[in-house]
Amino acid sequence: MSETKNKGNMARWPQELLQWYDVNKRDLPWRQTKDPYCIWVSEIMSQQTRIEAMKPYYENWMAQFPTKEALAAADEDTVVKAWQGLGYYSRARNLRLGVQEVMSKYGGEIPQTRKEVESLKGVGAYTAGAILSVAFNQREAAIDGNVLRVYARLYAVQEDIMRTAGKKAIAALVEETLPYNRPGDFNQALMDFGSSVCIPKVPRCESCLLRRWCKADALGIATELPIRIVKKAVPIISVVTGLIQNERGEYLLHRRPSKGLLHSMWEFPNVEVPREALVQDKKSLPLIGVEPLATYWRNAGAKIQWQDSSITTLRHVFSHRCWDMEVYRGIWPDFVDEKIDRIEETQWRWVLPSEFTDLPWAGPHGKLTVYCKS
DNA sequence: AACACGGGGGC
DNA sequence: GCCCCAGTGTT
Repeated sequence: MSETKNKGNMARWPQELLQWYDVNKRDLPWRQTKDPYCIWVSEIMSQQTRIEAMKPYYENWMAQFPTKEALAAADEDTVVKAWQGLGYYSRARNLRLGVQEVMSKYGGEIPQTRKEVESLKGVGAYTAGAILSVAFNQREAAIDGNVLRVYARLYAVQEDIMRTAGKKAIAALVEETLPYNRPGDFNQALMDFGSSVCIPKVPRCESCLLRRWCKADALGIATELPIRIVKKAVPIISVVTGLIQNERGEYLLHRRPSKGLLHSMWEFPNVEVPREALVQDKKSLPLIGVEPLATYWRNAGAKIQWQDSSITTLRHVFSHRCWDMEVYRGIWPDFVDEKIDRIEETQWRWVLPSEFTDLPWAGPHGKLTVYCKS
């Protein structure tokens, strides 16, 4: 379809929204710049994350990795540590890979076509559109949860927005209504509007500047939209964990695998116990969590002295599972064996509490450090 | 198309 | 407590 044809049919509300944005736009750090690297970082960091939560991370990130060159040169652990607490750690890993790719494949210049930008690690359809429209002023859609919700209501889209049909319907509407002037501002205006007026549960239709154009409101179904499939219940998993200290005051830590949940992050030895498996002696279970060493321990005659009762219990909820953690204290046997000093495999380390802050902690395990004493 | 992948804030 | 957020990658 030709541009000129669309221009004539352009809806009026987008310009209305842009005017609202001029007055009401939030003052965010990355809106002070057009530096595509900064825009890129802000977009990745804000995925599935509330702006207020990520703001301080963004400031810190820019202080630590002010340029894509700095980020490309940083090692992965440093990068993941800077992401600690934000979740979805693949974002950090992929962002680093992405800028490295820009250095190696694009001569240090972030590409400006959707195809190329979208090919960068961690950059999908949404982020590509955001970078192209905000940093490079291209008329590209950036469809996220806010946009899906706003359009579902404005045009009373009844299809499930989590499904292909719903997404396609809204993508067509966005393409139709995306203004030719200030596309980047428009995309950001949709975000601000979606997070302050057209909010998820109870939209603020009384004070909505777009109410005149809202089909869902006209039909009285604004609160019913958007339609989205219900997600299934998350499995609950018992996790028995041991804080095992040796006579030097060090704690035994384990580095999680480089793939999967909380990849490459540090944790205390633990074992996941299926709900069904009722075990009498729970304190022996963390031993199973250190399977690779268990044989060696037994050969060495090691017997961890476990404290009778658990130090604490805590529940940690992820998006797709839930850990019910039970934590026990254990003392590494006080006998001399040189081999014990040689736990040098990268997955296992004896670490002093004073060094804990340097580590990227696997979620709830970071909270357990308060129970460690030097 | 379905699922894996964190954590926190709003209500 | 529940919802869901400036999504992407893998299977």
